[in-house]
Amino acid sequence: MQLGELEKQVLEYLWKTQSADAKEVYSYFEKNRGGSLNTIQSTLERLFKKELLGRVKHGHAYQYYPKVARHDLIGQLIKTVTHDFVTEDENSVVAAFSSISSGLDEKQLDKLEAMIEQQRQKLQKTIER
Amino acid sequence: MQLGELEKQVLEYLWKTQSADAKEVYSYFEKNRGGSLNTIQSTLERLFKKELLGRVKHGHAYQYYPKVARHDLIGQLIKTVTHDFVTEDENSVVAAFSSISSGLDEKQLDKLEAMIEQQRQKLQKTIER
DNA sequence: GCTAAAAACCGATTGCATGTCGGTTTTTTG
DNA sequence: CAAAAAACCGACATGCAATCGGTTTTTAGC
Repeated sequence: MQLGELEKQVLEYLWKTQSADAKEVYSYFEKNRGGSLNTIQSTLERLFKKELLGRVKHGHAYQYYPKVARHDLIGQLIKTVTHDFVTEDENSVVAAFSSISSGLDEKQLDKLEAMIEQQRQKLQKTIER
Repeated sequence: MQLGELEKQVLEYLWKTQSADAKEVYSYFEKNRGGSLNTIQSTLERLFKKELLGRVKHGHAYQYYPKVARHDLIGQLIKTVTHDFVTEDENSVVAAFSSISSGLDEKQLDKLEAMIEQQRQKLQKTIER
């Protein structure tokens, strides 16, 4: 998976607004960065083809909406970027975490720990079955 | 930072062997994937320009060696890919962790927890000063 | 030192993905 | 059904990795 700058920004926008048609997206980006409506439309289409956005005709125009959660996509991107390296040894992912975690504060560490706890529970249930 | 497939494989190789010259790298990749010595040289040079590899003349040829640790580079790539999104809110990184952690087993969770503990200690010391 | 071989370097080409739009086709709506 | 809106198609620009031929520079042996 490979995402360009505009694609990321459009995704960001749609995560925020839930859904929008090309015109709405355009009017948001128009002021800050220029570009044409067509550019936005192409970008939406490309994201649609990549299955990162869904769309439904709503009245006259397609309403686009995110098909993946923000954290899932970020997770996916991370997996992609790490998997190219890792092949087998998933420990490098853990090692990479440690490299990132340097910037985290207490609250974030709390969250991480909670998340680990959750994951442990999931593992436990898998064993029970 | 943007890395191609061959670049990643070459890095992988150098992390394993510590250091090597173009010929050595070439002879390793030659059998499995073909390509010419020049291609390998170009790749090494590109990685050198990106400061991911260092090099010293050793006898006749440059010996290339990794200038970044594996986990640091992976961390850096992750940061890159997430930062494009995140701008401010570092919580998305945490959220992304949770998405990745789905694949982790107990041992890895243990390691993660240890890493979190370490990070907490670091924070504590920062406060004490 | 000088020359032949090895290595490094330069530059061109290809392939792929994003960004960018103009222009055409299709759809919608009054 | 015609005008307007939206969707779609295709072309071009750009950027980066992969690839390699060919030239320059460096090294080593005589």
